[in-house]
Amino acid sequence: MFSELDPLLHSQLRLAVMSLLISVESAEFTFLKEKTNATAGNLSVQLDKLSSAGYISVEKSFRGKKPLTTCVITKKGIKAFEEYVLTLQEYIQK
Amino acid sequence: MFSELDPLLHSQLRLAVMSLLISVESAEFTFLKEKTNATAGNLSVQLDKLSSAGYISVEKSFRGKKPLTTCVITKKGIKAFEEYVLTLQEYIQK
DNA sequence: TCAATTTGGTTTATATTATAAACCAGTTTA
DNA sequence: TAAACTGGTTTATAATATAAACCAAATTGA
Repeated sequence: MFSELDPLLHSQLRLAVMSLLISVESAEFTFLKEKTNATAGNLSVQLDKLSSAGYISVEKSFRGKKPLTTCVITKKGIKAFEEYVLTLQEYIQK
Repeated sequence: MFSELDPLLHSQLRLAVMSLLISVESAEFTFLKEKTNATAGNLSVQLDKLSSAGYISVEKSFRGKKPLTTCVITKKGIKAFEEYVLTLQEYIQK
């Protein structure tokens, strides 16, 4: 009846991040922070989790002299997101 | 951009319970337990939370000699569920 | 008949998760 | 050259979910 909702995605901030990443080619830490209204610390932790799961890839470089963190959703991440959405239908459609 | 997802509903078990309750007149504890595959303890706790929030009403009686817990979704609960679903759209629609 | 099991739960302890606060290195600005 | 800002990370704490332990009453079965 009710399938498991991927706990990695069933989190407001991580879901918002994935939602953003799925519609762009890549996104910077500061962009994600602004769009989600998350604190930097929280965002940092959640990006790590998504990254560890293989749902996103995170690249650290520099823009000029400042650190730059860039995130990209992976194929696995896209698939997980799509499955999450499907599963959710079991719960929310009347 | 991303509105807050009602934390009371953004929980797999509570959401499943609400999903069940929204389509029936009332439901017994054992019915909810079976449909959600939850443990009795977990279900008991989550029903308390939904009840404290005013999202459901819980009535305890007896059927014959056995305790009987019956749950009904409230107007407030229906509204909250509907709002939750709407908010979710912000996150999951591409 | 009385011990074991089942029913229908609740309470409580623990593991997991989310979040904010504190921190850090480097940079810019006054 | 000290203060404040940028772009983060680490860590401590609060909140949450969950399972395990428990309970009272009823039923079953030897």
